[in-house]
Amino acid sequence: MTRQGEASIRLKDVAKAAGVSQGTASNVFSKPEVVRDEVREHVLAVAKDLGYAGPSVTGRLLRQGKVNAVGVAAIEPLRYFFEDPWARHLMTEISEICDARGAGVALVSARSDERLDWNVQSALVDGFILLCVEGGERLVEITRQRQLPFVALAIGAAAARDIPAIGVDNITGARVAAEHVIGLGHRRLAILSAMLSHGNAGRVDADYVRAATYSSSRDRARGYWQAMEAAGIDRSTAPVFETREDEASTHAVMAEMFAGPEQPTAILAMSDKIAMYAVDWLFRSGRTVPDDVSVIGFDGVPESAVATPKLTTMEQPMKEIARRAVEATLGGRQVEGKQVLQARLVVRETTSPPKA
Amino acid sequence: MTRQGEASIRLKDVAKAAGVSQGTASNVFSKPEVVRDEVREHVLAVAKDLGYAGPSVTGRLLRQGKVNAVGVAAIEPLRYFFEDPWARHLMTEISEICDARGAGVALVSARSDERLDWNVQSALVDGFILLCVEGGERLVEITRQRQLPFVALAIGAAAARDIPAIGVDNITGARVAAEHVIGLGHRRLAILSAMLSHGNAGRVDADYVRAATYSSSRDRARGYWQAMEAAGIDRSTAPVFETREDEASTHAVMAEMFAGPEQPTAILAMSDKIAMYAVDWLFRSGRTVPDDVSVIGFDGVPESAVATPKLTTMEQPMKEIARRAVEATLGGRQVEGKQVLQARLVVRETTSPPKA
DNA sequence: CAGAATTTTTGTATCGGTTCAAATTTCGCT
DNA sequence: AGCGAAATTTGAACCGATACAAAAATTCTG
Repeated sequence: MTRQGEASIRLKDVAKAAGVSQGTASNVFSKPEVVRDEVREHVLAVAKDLGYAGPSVTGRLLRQGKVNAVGVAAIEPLRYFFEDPWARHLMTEISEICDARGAGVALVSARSDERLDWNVQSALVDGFILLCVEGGERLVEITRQRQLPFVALAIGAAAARDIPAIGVDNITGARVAAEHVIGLGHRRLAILSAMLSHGNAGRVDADYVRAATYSSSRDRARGYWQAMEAAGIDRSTAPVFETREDEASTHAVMAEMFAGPEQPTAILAMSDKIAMYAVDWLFRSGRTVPDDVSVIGFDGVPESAVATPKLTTMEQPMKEIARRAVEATLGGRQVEGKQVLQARLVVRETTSPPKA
Repeated sequence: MTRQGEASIRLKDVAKAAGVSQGTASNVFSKPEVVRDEVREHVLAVAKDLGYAGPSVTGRLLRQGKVNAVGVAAIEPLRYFFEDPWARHLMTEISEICDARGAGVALVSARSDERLDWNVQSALVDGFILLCVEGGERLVEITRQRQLPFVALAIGAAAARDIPAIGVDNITGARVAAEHVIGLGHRRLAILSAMLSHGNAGRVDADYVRAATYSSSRDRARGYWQAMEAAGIDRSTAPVFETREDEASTHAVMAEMFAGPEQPTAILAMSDKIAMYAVDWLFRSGRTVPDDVSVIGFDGVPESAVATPKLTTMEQPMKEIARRAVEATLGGRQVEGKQVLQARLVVRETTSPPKA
């Protein structure tokens, strides 16, 4: 038959039609082993005949309380999760882990301020993983109100406040990156920066960097400078160029970088994304990488390994970050304070000793 | 204060503490405009003081019934959504639309058969968008049982059965692609195929293609052949090479393709992904694209527009597909039968007249 | 075969809100 | 002050399941 009437069928209806109590009917679906085979089959048959869609998730949920899903929220439109290489890399690892635990992944957008509240408050998840917390105090605040476990990723300033967070050591990572190119013999460096404050692009000075809103960018700059200082290179000889982390602004800034007489032989890029835009620009401008200019990125996104040439970069331990983040949100063990992991230097094809 | 006792605070507790009825307390949160300012503020204050986390989503849900989220399911591990270019493109558009409607996106994995049931049955969504339905009869079956609106994408064989589906016209699309290169003067073509049956890679014959499991691949081959026939080219002169849609098998198959004496001057690739692997292989083998060999892809993924050289391809109307899919699952208007859209030829840099 | 032990089944409380008709209060006017 | 209309508030029903203690049925022991 498999007919359904106007109103949708409830467990209660099935129980009544099968002549058993609602408790038994419930067991047929959620603990089949506890009910007698004969009865189970009968109830199942009746259910099918009635067109019962199975226990409503909501009803079950209400009683049990566990959704078995993590929410991932970013102060970005949802498409960010699929477009940005870093986010994508992270999401790949997060979903891999959730998959293994049989948990779901829900994407929550925190794009507009008005909807942010609602989206976070109404997301059906057991906990949150927050991205891009720089400038996202509001997101953290609202998430905290929800009183579910959460953990912030890609933090920086979060360190000071008591926000559970997992991130990489940007200062050390950047230092190692700079040490690598300096070790190859480079002396004329340039820093290609991710966003420092809002929406600017172009050459900036040290004071501006120190006053940056985005602490991860600031920390990376700091790391680069530390390595230069240790090698006796005057940091003022290494100009800092801020990008908006898109192709247009990066290319514009590259043109600026190579317009003057003092051109760098190595570029320290704060993300693989802009590093790859830079390599692209260099290639189009007739320069070869790494022969004319070396480039080192940061993040270790999958694309960096398949690009042509393959990008030398500082690889973030994404698997580990994802594992801990999911564990913290689903496993109940809330992260205490800030956990800092180290990035790893991966030497590939975009760095070599300078020509001269 | 903001203390919370052992048990978590419920709306009822807040109401009692504030000395109002539960109904009023509920209104304070869900229909603030209906309650007197004075009362509202008082209740809010009490709630804050008690550390109330706001109305539980589950409770609300149970009464209202709408989750306001779409579930996207594929017979693939969850990481597929972030790794495969086509899936990523689709997800980008889907999330864009959901974002605009203020809806959430839940990823549900249908990786293993055992968990598939559970994942689909327990996903908290208002409807499903199904990917990769080829060979996914089971997924469709289980989704149907859930009795929520759903729509299948990237179908093919689905057409015959009464599954609501949205897809592109693979035959026509492929025909247009082949007509393009034939129109440029190419006569020696080769077909680089996506999966036809399970897990094989290498040259295959026409009978094998006709018996393919994956109907979208079969249809594309059919389209290519139609164009050849119309142009008076014997289809048997165009070998078909099946790949596993990964880099390794595509490169292996390319080596096979260019091993003999009769080498093609144009390659008809069934997806941008393998087309780009092919271009990559050609480049590494010392050939230039499109001067030595032309390549045309299929799908129109974002990467195809930024690759070097930019890929000529058949672009699927992803925005429209996503719009309709979301509309069908959230908007209540269930898709009737199969909706077929047309792919659009986008000529870029990988096709040109043959050298000779 | 009585009585104990075990397996099934039942009935009802509970999860945490929203809804809506009815009751109450407040307000505007004469 | 008196009265009807409008604005608020109340209280109980309800959403759809699961949990659990108690009751009933069945099986096992000596």
